[in-house]
Formats: sequence, C-alpha cells, structure tokens
Amino acid sequence: MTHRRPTMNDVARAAGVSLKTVSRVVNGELTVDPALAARVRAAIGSLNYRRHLGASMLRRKDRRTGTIGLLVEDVGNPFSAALHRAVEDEARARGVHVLAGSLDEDPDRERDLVRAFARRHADGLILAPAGPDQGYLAADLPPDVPVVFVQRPATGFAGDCVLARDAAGAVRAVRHLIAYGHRRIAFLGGRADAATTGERRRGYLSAVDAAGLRPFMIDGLRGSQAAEAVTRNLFRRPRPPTALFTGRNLITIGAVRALRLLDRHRDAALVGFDDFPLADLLEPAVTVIAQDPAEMGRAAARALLERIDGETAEPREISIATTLIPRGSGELRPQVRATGS
Amino acid sequence: MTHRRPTMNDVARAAGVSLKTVSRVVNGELTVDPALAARVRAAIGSLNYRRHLGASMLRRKDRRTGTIGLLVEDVGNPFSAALHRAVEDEARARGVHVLAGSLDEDPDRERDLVRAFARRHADGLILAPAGPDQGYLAADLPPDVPVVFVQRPATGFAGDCVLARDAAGAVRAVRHLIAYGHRRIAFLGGRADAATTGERRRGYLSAVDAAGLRPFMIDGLRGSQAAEAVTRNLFRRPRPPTALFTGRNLITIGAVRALRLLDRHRDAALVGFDDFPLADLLEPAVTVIAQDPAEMGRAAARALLERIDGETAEPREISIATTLIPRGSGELRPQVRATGS
DNA sequence: AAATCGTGAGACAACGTTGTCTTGCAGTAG
DNA sequence: CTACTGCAAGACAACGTTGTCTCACGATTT
Repeated sequence: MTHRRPTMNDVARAAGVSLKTVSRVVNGELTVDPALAARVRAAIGSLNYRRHLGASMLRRKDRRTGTIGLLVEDVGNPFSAALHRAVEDEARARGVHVLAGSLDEDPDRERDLVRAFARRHADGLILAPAGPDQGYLAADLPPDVPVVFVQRPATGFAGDCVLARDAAGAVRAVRHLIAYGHRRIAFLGGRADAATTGERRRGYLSAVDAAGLRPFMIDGLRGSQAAEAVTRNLFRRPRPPTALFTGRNLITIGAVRALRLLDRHRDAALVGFDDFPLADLLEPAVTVIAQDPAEMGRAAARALLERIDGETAEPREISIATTLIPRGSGELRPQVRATGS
Repeated sequence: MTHRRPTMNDVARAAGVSLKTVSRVVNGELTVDPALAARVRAAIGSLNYRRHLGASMLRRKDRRTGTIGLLVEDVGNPFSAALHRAVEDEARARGVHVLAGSLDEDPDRERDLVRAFARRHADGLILAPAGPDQGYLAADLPPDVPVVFVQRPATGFAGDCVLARDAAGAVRAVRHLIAYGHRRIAFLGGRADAATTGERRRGYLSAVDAAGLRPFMIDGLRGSQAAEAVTRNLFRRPRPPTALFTGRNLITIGAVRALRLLDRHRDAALVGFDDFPLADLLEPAVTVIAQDPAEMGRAAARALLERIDGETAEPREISIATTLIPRGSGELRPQVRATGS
C-alpha cells in the first residue's frame, strides 16, 4: 500500500460515522452530536487528515481561499517591503495569507502575475500599477474578485485606491527650500510615465511657479546610479542649483553620493521624496518628505478585506498624508548669494 | 443567466468537439489534429476560458501547483527582502510563483504558516527556521514536498541547507580588529537561541581565545533600540571596550546611533555582521562582514527546484562565503593605549 | 393516543477536470 | 478484397468534497 493521502472517507470509516458527518465536523457545523464530533476529531488527529483544498473549492462555488495577492514594484525595496509587511499583518489578523510578486515596472509582468494569482483563486488583489492601463483586469479576473490600487491610480478598472498626497508633499518640499532662501531649485524625477513622478513633478512646478522661480527639471532617472551621474554633471554647470528636490528614495541616495564626492554635501541643500533607513544618520542628515508605507499597506489591506467581505459602496480614494521631516540637509542656506533683485 | 465561469464543456460545445479534446489541447497533448486544436483555442479565447485549478488538481495526483512557500524572519527587513527577491527571480525563470510569510522568530507562527502553505499545495518550502525543532514538518507536510532551509540549520527534518559561514565570518571580524591593535573587543549578539547568533558568538569566542584576550559578551539583544541602550551603558563603564563586534544589522545600527550620541564614533572601532544599505555613506563608513542574501536565495531556490524536479540525492549543506568589507569604522586604532605588558 | 414537529445523520448527486478504455476510420500488408 | 495496424477522438468513470434531500427517532401538542 502506497502513501496515500487520507480522505474524509478514511476518517469516516475510522470514526464509524458517515462521510457527510465528517464534512460537517470539519466545517464546524453545529448540528452534530458532541460525542460523535469528538470521535471524528480524534480520528482526524490519528490519521493526520487534512482537507483537500481543491476538492473543497470545486464543490462550493463561493469558497474563499484565504489568500490575497500583492503586486508591488519590487519586494526588495524598503518602501515595498514595509508595505508588504503591513499588508501581511493586517491580513494575518483575519487569517488571510499573502502572495507577493515584483513587477519591476513592467506592464507585461503585471498582467502575467495578475493571471497567475487569478488562477490560484486569490480572493482579492492589491496592485501598485506598473502599466498605463488596467482595463485587462476585467477580462483576466473573475467578476467577484476586488482590486485595491496603491501608490498609483489605475486606469480602466474601478477599485479603491490608496495614494500618498504626492503633489502636496512636493509643494511642501519646494516651499521649505524657498523659505530657507533658495531660488535655484532643481527637481530630479523618476520614470516619466509613472503616475507618482507625474504628481510630484506637478507639485514642484506649481510651487516653483507660485514663487516666480524658473523650473529646472531632469526626468526619467531609473536608478541610483543614473541620479548620481546626473547630479555630478549638474554641478559642473556655470550656475548650478543651490538646492535639490529628488523624486524618490533611490534618486535621493544617488544625489547624496554625488554631493559627497563633490564635497558639496555641506552647502547644497537637499530634500528627498520618500524616507529611507539611516537618513537620520548621514551627515548632514537628510530632510525628506516621508510617505507612510505601513499606513498605506494597512489602509489597502483593510479596504480589500472589506470588499472581500461584501462591501459594495462606490470605490473610494484614500489619501495618506506625507510628512516633512527636517533633518539638516534641507535647512542649509544657499552659500552663493543670488545676484538678482 | 448569471455570470458563470466558463468550463471545458462550454468550450467543447462552442468548438464543436468533445470535452476530452479540449482537455487535450489545454494540456498541450500532441495527439490532436492541428485544425481542431486551432478551433478549440479560438473558442477558449472568445469565451475567455481558464482552467479550474482545483478540479485539475483533484483529478491528477502528481500535479504541481507551480507555487513555493518562503518563510523568512521578516519580509520587511533588508536581508529577508533581498533573499525574497532572489528566490522570486530564480523561481520566475521556471514559471514558479512565491508565497511569502514572516515568522517574527515565533515557532508557533512557523508551524501555522507551514500548515497554511501545505493546505495551499505549495510544491516546496524555503524556510528560515524560527523554532528549535522542525520535527513537526514530517507530520504537517505531505511526504513529497521538499524543504530547503536557509540561514539557520534545521533539527529533526532532513533537507538541503543554505548557510552563511557565520563562525568563519566572526573569526575574520575579530582578527581584523586585533590586527588594528584592539585588545578589549566586545560582542553584542542577538537572541541567544537563534542558531546564527550561536555560530557568530562561537566564532568570536574562538578568535578571542586564540589571541589570549578576555571575552566580553552581551547576548539576547532583540532590536536596534536595545542595542543602542546597551552600547550607551557599555561606555559608562570604567574600562570600556575599544572595539565592538555586532552580531546582526539591526544591532549594528543601534550601536552606530549610540556611538554617535556619545561622540565616540571617531575613536571606538566597529565591525558589524551583515551589510546594510548606506553603510558606506555613514561617517565613518561602517566595516562589515557581508553576507550575500541574494546568493543564498538563488542557491536555496535552485536546490528546492531541483528537489521538486525529482532530485533524490542526500541532503546537501551549501555554505555561502561572507566577505569583510573594510570601510573605516573597523580600521580605527584604539585611542587609549592599553597599560598591560 | 395520534398527529405534528424538530433535529441529527445518512444517501446521493454534482462540481470541473483528467485517466482509461473504446470506437471509428484511414492506410497498409497479405 | 479482407484483415490488421495505428492513431485521433469520444464515452465514461473517478478524484475528494459539499449541497440537497430524505429518513428515523424522540419530544411536544391536541
């Protein structure tokens, strides 16, 4: 006799009851005599029986798998990892598990992973959109599987959406620098097509405009090294900026490296979007507009779990505040006085 | 008519073939006339049919789900996140998806999550053991589901094991400090029952012994704040250490904070186990024994996928080298000359 | 005391898919 | 021209579970 997985039938035989009674006990129905139920549970224990999830799901159509999918930019970066962790905590409190995947800003990968999670019967999805359009979700996802978007808004599919107040945060950063006397403030932004970058850029522009300054933007930076190179070039120009506003944590780190190499880290001001670990231990410590990835994760998970529990209200947009954390680098005053008025 | 999920039968009717033929096409069997297969595929496309994973798994017993489970200490910490990312990349190349969970060093949670993943038919598990014994795996996991352990060895269950050379790395760190003239070297370690801490402590002790020095250990630190507090107390003593060797990244960071606050960061030497982002940008930059979490993740994933593909050799132990990265903090010489011989 | 009700427990079918067996048909050898 | 082979494609059962229906039995009502 080979190592066969025990079935409800085996349990029923061992306990001397019918198959159906075992099913009832396993599903916690209360219409079973306690003595019988105890016998069944004993048999389950001694056979080490586990219900076959597939068979169960096959029979009952409404069945939840107790799994949600989380699709973020990169499970390895601190922002996504913190969000993941918060989602996991919130889910765990409800007995729900989390499947996570990294998109790498690749729309094809986004669609692939959505399909994969749909096949695995995820009860719902938390998605940080990578592609420009999420219309495909209607076709790839069963109609009763809700999606909550985080970080970036979605196009072409309705769902709750948890966003940081990107534009407001950017305005705050620029005003802060202006308050410290800066008039040449450069913006170093990420990929041009990412919605977050767009919002931050918009905030930068409007604040710069409102103050009557000339905007100075470099867009489309992909990573820390690109940001470092660009920053070094920036300070070779005849009239370099006196302050930098960087659009995301990797760019901020690249800028810090460049300023350090150029030995400008004590006079060029820097405010970064996104907090990052150890920002407070650098010299000078880095002033940031902090998002709250944990709060975003919690909010997204809560919204999703409510939808899964049947909430049918109109999709909401939940926006999570950003905080300016002054640490030093953003409070440096310009060294070279502007010659104008 | 309600929104019913299309079945193979629906596809068969639409394509004018039998149910079984659809099954053959879906499973890529080659015994189907190309013209028929094309008709079937067209029908699948127009109905947007997806095979019901549960029903499929129910019927074929050998079926892989294409999912592996990853159980790490905390998906939010940089080490685990990097490992996760590497596992995901390696798995993705084989079309396999990754379910991840955080254990928080809690043995109960470890067992819970293993059960949860078993229920979801994970094809295999990568586990960084939290508890002292993994004997329960034999009962909770079907006999054909392989487990690969990372970071810490397992007890009571056979499986491949991917470890960093913890003891060797610790010896290296201590020798490095000794070479720079230190004779009072303190060790700040993590939880006493974690195998990694044990190994690192062992390495510290043997290197200190070999040099004829007196060991000086503080164990059981849980996080960054505990490490910070302990370090501050340490330097209030009459003869404080001239060098610190810290047992993991969170402890290193706590120690850095304390040294900074005490303004000892320019004279007390520090070598940390585990690299961490921005260690090179601190002042002084932090010398570390770097593990290679990405390499560990890749090795673990490869080993697991081989096992899943039927590899049956004896369990291997794969050990991944650590690297000493000198950056400054570990090359500070002791300021107060020892008065001895 | 007969009729009614409520409740616990079993019989049976069905979920969507795949393994096995059978059928039908064309091609080929005798 | 018959018999046999090979192969594509269909018929049917089975996987392990749960929904629905039915039955038996004791308690309550008339």
